Amino acid sequence: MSQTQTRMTRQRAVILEELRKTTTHPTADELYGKVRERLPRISLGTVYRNLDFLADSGEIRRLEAAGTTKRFDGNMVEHQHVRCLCCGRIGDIMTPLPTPAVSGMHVPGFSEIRSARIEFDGICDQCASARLVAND
Amino acid sequence: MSQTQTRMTRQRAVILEELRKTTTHPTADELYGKVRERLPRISLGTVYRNLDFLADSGEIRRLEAAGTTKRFDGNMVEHQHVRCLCCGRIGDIMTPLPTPAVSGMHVPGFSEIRSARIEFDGICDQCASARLVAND
DNA sequence: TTTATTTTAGTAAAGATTATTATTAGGAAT
DNA sequence: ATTCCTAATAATAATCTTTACTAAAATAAA
Repeated sequence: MSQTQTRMTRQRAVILEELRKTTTHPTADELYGKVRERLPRISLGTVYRNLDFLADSGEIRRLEAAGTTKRFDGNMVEHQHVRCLCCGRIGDIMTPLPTPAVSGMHVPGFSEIRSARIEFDGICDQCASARLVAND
Repeated sequence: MSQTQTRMTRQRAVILEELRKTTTHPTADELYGKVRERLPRISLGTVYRNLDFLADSGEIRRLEAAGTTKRFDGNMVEHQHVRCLCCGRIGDIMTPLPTPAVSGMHVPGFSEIRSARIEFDGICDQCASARLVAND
């Protein structure tokens, strides 16, 4: 009996609708502008909260890796990166998988595709052992 | 005569040294903490400016895609993304290249590799035509 | 040295996101 | 329909990250 209920509010519905209507991969603030045309009194915090909610419940996607704090790497040897899904920690993959070839690729809206890279997601040791104690 | 000279200052040298010494892919603020152990009077702005300088001159790497504003996507059909190197605009690649397999991968410091994805960099149409006029 | 110019420290400002709190409104149960 | 419980909202403040500004210091060349 103690499972929390979720409510489909007008705000949540409009946010979802407006996001599905566009292909521009908007930021929270850009979407706020769109949604406000229909719900002038909505607040930016509501947009942020619902985008998080919708992404967590699998109805929309967060663009991967975006929005995290900038990180730097002094190692110029070719390698790839894993990001911990839990804490954001970055690990190095020093034996990289082959990079996909982009020559000849054509994407609408883009005049040129320059390069491609593989990014990995995983769970780091620290977060994995923390989970043994406090499991979701 | 009008080419600007660059100076290897103590601050720049220490920032580069400390970044090369670690494999943690630090943020500007984390590196600031490290560098301050040796140069207590350095300012955070100097760290940011030199990280930008070093990345632009190819001595260090900026972690790809990190640090941009969060973006969202309402399209749950499997696809990949291109990011414009110039303006950050995102495009969709609806005929994705095959995703690399991660089963059996082992990375030191990580207990589990969950998934991999391919990300693309390119130049969008708007930026490409802007370049025709104002070329770097 | 003197000079010209880059770089720095310190601080302010801007931008993005999260937290707080009193109020509103979903929707289940009456 | 009405009542009631609690999730969700609006409004705002606070935090975190990054960039901009400026007078002073440092670097390299003349």
